[in-house]
Amino acid sequence: MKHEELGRVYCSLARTWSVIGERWTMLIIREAFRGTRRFDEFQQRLGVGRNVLSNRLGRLSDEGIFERVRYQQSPDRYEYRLTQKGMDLYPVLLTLMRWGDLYKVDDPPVRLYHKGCGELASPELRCSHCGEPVGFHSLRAKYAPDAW
Amino acid sequence: MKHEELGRVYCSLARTWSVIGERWTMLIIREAFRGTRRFDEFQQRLGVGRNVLSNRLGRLSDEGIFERVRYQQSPDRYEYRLTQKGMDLYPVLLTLMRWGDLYKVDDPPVRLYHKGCGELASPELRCSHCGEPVGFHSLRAKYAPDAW
DNA sequence: CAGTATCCTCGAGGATACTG
DNA sequence: CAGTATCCTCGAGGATACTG
Repeated sequence: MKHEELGRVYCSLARTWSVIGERWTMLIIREAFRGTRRFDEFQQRLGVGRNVLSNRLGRLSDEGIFERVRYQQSPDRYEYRLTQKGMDLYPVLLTLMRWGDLYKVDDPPVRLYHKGCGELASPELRCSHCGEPVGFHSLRAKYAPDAW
Repeated sequence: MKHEELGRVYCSLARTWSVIGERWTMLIIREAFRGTRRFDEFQQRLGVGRNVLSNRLGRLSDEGIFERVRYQQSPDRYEYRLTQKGMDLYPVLLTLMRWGDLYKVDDPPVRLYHKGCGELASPELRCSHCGEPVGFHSLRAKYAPDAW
């Protein structure tokens, strides 16, 4: 199965993967959350090839994850801003980061503070209905008959 | 930067990505959560090449995400079970799935019910300290000086 | 069954020069 | 600056035969 074909399978995970599952994509999105918006900034901070970056920014814009916004005229210059759809990848970024915090580093390179309560935040998944923490063992998965 | 080098950068996301950021890895892990444990089951359900599967299962076992458990003697046969470290990838899987539910499919192929309250669960990230939902806008990130 | 071995293809990614 | 174009490398992945 080719990378692109993942997007046509009836599985939400596989389809998401077809969008963000290449080496640089998630790192580019991470940079965007950090505030990076312009081509050369992305290029320098990540050290990614210009052709690859160009391709990814284009594809992510087509996908609706980035919006190209003109910030200057003649010559026209554009910057890349996360859309709501892009912002909605934040939970993915966060859970990836937290697993790494737990298993891949000694000290977390990034600490998150919850503006609401002021505390060091350890975001965790909870049931939106009852508010209890949820994990694999507390959830029952029901597959559609034609799920992949 | 090569894929493997991502694991040496001081960034939890990049290091996590160096473990699970290849095309098949996350899908193999997803299958494992679904209950799949044996080589040929993985191979048939995913349609992944045997050599690739062999390589991934080996690497994920070395990494401590799978544990090889002998289930038969002469000839010895092993199956692959998620360890706690592997189970801890569930939040990643779940957030990837939910983004896909939201943007990439009409009907979610998998529905999750919370055993605790019985309701259809929409897991969301909340502050483990105060229990409030958290997102990009309600968190303040503090980077270590040598963070990538 | 659960792999290993072999051979092949293709595309992701790197390096670099060039352009408006 | 923000890209595009070109050329190259390398490795991920596919197909398939083989083994204990």
